[in-house]
Amino acid sequence: MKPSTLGPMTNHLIDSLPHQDRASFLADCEVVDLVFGEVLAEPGGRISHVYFPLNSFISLIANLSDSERLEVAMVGSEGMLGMPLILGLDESPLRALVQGAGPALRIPAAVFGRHLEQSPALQALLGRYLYVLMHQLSRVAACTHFHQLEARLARWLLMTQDRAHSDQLHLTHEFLAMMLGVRRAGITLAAMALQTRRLIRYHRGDITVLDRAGLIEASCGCYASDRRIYRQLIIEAEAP
Amino acid sequence: MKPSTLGPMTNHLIDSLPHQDRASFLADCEVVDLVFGEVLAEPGGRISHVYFPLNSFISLIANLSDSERLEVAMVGSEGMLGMPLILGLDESPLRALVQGAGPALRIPAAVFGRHLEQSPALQALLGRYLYVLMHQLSRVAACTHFHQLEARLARWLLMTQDRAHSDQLHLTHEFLAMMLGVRRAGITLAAMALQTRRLIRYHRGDITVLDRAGLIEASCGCYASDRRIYRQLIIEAEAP
DNA sequence: CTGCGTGTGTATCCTGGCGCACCGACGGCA
DNA sequence: TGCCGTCGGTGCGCCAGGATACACACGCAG
Repeated sequence: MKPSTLGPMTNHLIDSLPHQDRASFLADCEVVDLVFGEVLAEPGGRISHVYFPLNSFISLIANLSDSERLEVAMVGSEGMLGMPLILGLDESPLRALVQGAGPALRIPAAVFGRHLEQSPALQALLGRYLYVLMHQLSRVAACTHFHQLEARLARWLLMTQDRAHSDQLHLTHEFLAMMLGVRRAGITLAAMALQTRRLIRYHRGDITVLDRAGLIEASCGCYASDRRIYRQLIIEAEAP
Repeated sequence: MKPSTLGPMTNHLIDSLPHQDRASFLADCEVVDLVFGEVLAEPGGRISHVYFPLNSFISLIANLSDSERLEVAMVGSEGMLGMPLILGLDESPLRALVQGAGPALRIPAAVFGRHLEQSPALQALLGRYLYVLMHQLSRVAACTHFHQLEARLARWLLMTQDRAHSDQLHLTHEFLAMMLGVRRAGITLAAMALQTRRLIRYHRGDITVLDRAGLIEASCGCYASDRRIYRQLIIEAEAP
């Protein structure tokens, strides 16, 4: 998960499959380019494809009303978009917004379903991933409620940095405000605080992470916690 | 879901199974009495049994730290406790606290797993239930963040009333404060407001819902939304 | 009938974030 | 070179809810 300019053209979930299953699965995937701002799913909408981001990433957003939006999860090369299919449903509960442009693997829902039936390894892996996601959802609820904006922002930047595979991010205050469910001016203050502490630098939407360790320090424990769960259940469970 | 003094001794998920599967499933269940305050699961702990509350109900609580606790879901006769088993994991992500004492059906994790393998109907049903739960988790995150205490309290009382199958609840302000992640004094104010509007009446921990319709009015849309999703995916999907 | 524990009302001060609004500054484009 | 759209800094009044603290009231037990 070291930042790099290009980033690996792989998806961790797919990499975790046994060789056989992986080859068969990949044969049915195609690479598509996700465009920034593209909406891959709307709440209540039908899911036509499953996406495995490579160097792109996607925000999952709960949309209570026009003014009440909150990002509740993020999917990058460590995850997949299209969870409900694992549960036998083809309906999306959330809005899926492409937040980092780039390539992703894509597979039609029906084909995905067939692979799922045939590969116990795939089932087990995605079951674990779904568990991680639920864990994160409940954590987000508490984190958003209890933690201060500055810490939440730091956490969010770290999560984004991981998924962008880069320490250069392109994010306006406006956009961050939407993701975190706060005012734009609130982001300005929090971001200034982080910049003053030399943890980040930004200029008209270009954010650079200067001090990753410091940023972790400034974030709430939720960042570390999320990663720990992912590591335990996805990375370490790989080789049982 | 009409309130009644005794409440039905059934669990809606189990009732939704095809006769055959249900009989076989019930044969492996035993009825146990859940005691108020009992902890059925700790975060990270092993799940030994699956519970299907009958007239009891259980809170799922995210526990960031001693002072940061938040109820993120509630399980009553409409649901089940032990989701992760559906995903092939036997670890609980959340604290499960018995909040309404009463009977529940219980089945050992391993036996549950066997039934799950053998019954596609059970798989499909619980898949849908898990989807509903994820939906609710993401909604709770946004609701807790955006909505005011009074509305959240109203919502919470309604949810509890449904699961208690009664319009008489036993809940101290202290307890409500913990569930909603706020101060006790905050609950006192919100509860007084609801009482002044003749929606509830309470006295030393005994709360009576006087005007259910009014309470729904006073709650945020999240109560209605949660129920709608449940109806669509569990109740209506029953007879396709 | 008295004492104590539990449950509730209330008060004061504090703070984070909101709503609204305005302005300055940078940078792409003509 | 000058315009304009995007982006970010700032100011002000406001309010929900936090922290802390105290007081009272009911009801059970002794």
